[in-house]
Amino acid sequence: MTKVRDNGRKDAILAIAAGQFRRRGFERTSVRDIAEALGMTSGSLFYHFATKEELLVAVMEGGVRDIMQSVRDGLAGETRLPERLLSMVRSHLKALLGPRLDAMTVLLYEWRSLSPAAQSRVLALRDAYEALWMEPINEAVVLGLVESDAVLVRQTVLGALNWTAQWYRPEGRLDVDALAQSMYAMLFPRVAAASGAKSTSTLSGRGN
Amino acid sequence: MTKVRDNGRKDAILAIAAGQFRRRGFERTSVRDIAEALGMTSGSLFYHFATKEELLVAVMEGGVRDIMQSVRDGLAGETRLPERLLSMVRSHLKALLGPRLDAMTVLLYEWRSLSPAAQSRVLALRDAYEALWMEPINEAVVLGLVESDAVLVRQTVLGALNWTAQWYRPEGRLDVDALAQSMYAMLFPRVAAASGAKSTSTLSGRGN
DNA sequence: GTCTATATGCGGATAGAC
DNA sequence: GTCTATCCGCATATAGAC
Repeated sequence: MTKVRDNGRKDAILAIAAGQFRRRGFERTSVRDIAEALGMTSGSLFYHFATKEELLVAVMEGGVRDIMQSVRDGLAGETRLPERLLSMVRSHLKALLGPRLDAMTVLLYEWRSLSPAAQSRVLALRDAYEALWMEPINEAVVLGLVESDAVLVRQTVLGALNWTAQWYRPEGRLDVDALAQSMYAMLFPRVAAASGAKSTSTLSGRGN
Repeated sequence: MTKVRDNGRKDAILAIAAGQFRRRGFERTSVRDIAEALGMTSGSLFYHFATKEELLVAVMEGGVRDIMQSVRDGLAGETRLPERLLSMVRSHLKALLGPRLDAMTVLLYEWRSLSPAAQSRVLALRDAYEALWMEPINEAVVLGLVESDAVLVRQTVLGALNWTAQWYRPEGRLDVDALAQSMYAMLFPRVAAASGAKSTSTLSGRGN
């Protein structure tokens, strides 16, 4: 069964476009390139999307929608803080490095190609996603398990996670689950330790 | 002390180009834009640089040279591991977010605009810089103060640091020194704890 | 070293037939 | 929905005068 909203042609166009935008960048990709990869001519593309920018925006909006969905789904049923944070790290990495890699990478690295108007719309969506992280991080702050500056924690965590798109190779030794586990342990060491599991270390120094 | 190599005109071109490449991206910036900002015409630019790509490569090579210099200078005289790691974090952030912001951001985010040949040359330089981090991180691994996978630690740390270019605003509440201190404490908590020094949260009244 | 003028090609986008 | 044909502007890069 296909998804409810199966726009067929449009989705196929978006998938191809996302791949090309990621690999070659937005402005180095011509609409002729995309059309050719789809077996059509550039004139036909403009029947589906009025402008090239509209195509980029659609790719990005799909990316945000997917990662929010992924993180929310993973969170369902998790109530304890350590599991929730681990789940978010895992869902984020799976969305970023899995089948959605193209759209997610475009979202993260091509937003400067947008006109100012489109930029604020897309950045607003990104902000909404990032806001999902504030609740558990704030909880960790209250519990004294991370630095007191919750926003800085979020930027640091998301920076480390998002950067994986620049170096992670699926053929490598680490699969995404193992990567998620390791990065979680690095980025939230005191939360992981508090969960009772033996984390990387002894509870060093003062418990804080 | 002014630099020995003051090519004057060429340096001025590179500075302008770096700024435009950062703000508007490589392909959205035309050589006419750059020339106009310098008070010349596009024909004149090609007297100094044979191609637009040559300009990009020169900006990037300058960026790597500067950050390597900055990190090496900061390291001079530091012998203990905590001070060395803190120094590297600070130097990296200062190079990235300070007066070299333009070239550094271009280096990090515009390398896909390079031809394959130029790409491998520039990425080789980046690798050389990243290799600087392996020695202290390996030492921390041996001491059991970070995760055992030194490469993953490096990618995580550099990812978090490099991402600051996407969100840090100098007008904000945090200056670069304070940011460095906080990120160091987050990314190397057990090294920081082992140093016996103050942890970030409690001592805030100071610097500013 | 900088200018003017220009070659040359590719880009996004449109019109209208089928 | 897709095609062909085309408009038109802008981009890199060059030639040659000053």
